[in-house]
Amino acid sequence: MMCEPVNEEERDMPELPEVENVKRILSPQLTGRRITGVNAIWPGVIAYPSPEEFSRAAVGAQITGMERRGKFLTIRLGDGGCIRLHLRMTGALLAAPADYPVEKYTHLRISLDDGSELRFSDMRRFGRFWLFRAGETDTVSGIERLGPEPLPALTADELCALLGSRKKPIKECLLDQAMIAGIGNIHGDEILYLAGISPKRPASSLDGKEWLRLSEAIPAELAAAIGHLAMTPEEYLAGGGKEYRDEPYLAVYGHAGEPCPRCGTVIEKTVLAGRGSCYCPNCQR
DNA sequence: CCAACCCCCTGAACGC
DNA sequence: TGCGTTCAGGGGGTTG
Repeated sequence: MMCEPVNEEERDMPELPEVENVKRILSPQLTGRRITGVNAIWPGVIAYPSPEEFSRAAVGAQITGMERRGKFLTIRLGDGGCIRLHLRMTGALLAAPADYPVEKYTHLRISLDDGSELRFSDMRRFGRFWLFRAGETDTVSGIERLGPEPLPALTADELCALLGSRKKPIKECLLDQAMIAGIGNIHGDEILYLAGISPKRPASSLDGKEWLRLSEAIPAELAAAIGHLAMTPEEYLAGGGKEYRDEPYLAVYGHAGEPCPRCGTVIEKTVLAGRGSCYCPNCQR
C-alpha cells in the first residue's frame, strides 16, 4: 500500500554550491569577530596542528574574512594565519547564539567575542580542521593539489586541455579534484545530464561540440544550484547548517528507475569511480 | 604514473 | 519484533 516516502536520499554531501552557500551566509556573521575560546569536544576533528596548538593560535585572533576554494573553506585571521576546514560528507558549520540548542554530533565549538559560537557538527566524523600561522604553507590539507575553479567558467578549450587526454570515464574526471575543483557526485551527474553526455564516455572521446556543451553545463548547473540554496541566516540556522533544502530541480541524481523529465526514458544507474551515477541512456550519449 | 583497494564512520536499508 | 549484515561516500593513503 501507500507507504510513507522512504529513502529521502541524503541531502547533505556538500559540494561547491553548498560550500559556497555556507560561506555566503557565515562570512558576514563571522567577519570582524574575535575568537575567545576553542572547545574541541572530539579532538580528532582537528587535523593540524595539535588541538592544543590550534586553540593557542586561534584564541585572540580576529576573523577578517572567509573564502572558498573547491570544497574547502578558509577563515582568514587578522594575524596572517588562517583556519581551514573541509565538510566532507556530513559536516555542517553554523554560527549560533551561545544558548542556542547544540546540534547532535557537534565536535567543535569556537566562541566569539559577541557571545555567539561557531559550531561544527559531523555525524560521520570525516570533516577536518587545520590551522596555519602567518607565513606557514599548507601542505597537509590537500588544497594545493586542487585543479582550477569551475566558476565563473572554464572555456571548452580549457576543459579539453585539462581532461581531453584522459581515457577515464568523463564522470570520474569531473569528480577528480585535481582536475577540476569542487564538483561532487550529485552535481557531476546533473552536469553530464545537462551536457547530454554519458558518464561512461572516455574523456578522450569527446568532440568539440561536446566540450562546448560541457563548458556551458558546468557553470549553468553550479550557478543554478547556488541560486537554489540561497536562504536567510535564520533559515540556515534553523536547518542546523545542513538542511540544503530539497533540490527538486535535480533531473537525474537520485532518480534511478524514474522517467527522464525530458524524454521519459527510465533513468539508469551505474557505478563509476565507486560512486553511483545516474543518467538518461537516451539523452546522454 | 596509475589502478585497485583500504580506511575512516554511522544510519538506513535489507535479510532472516 | 529484533538483531546482524551490508553499504554509501570524499578524499587521503598504501600497495602492486
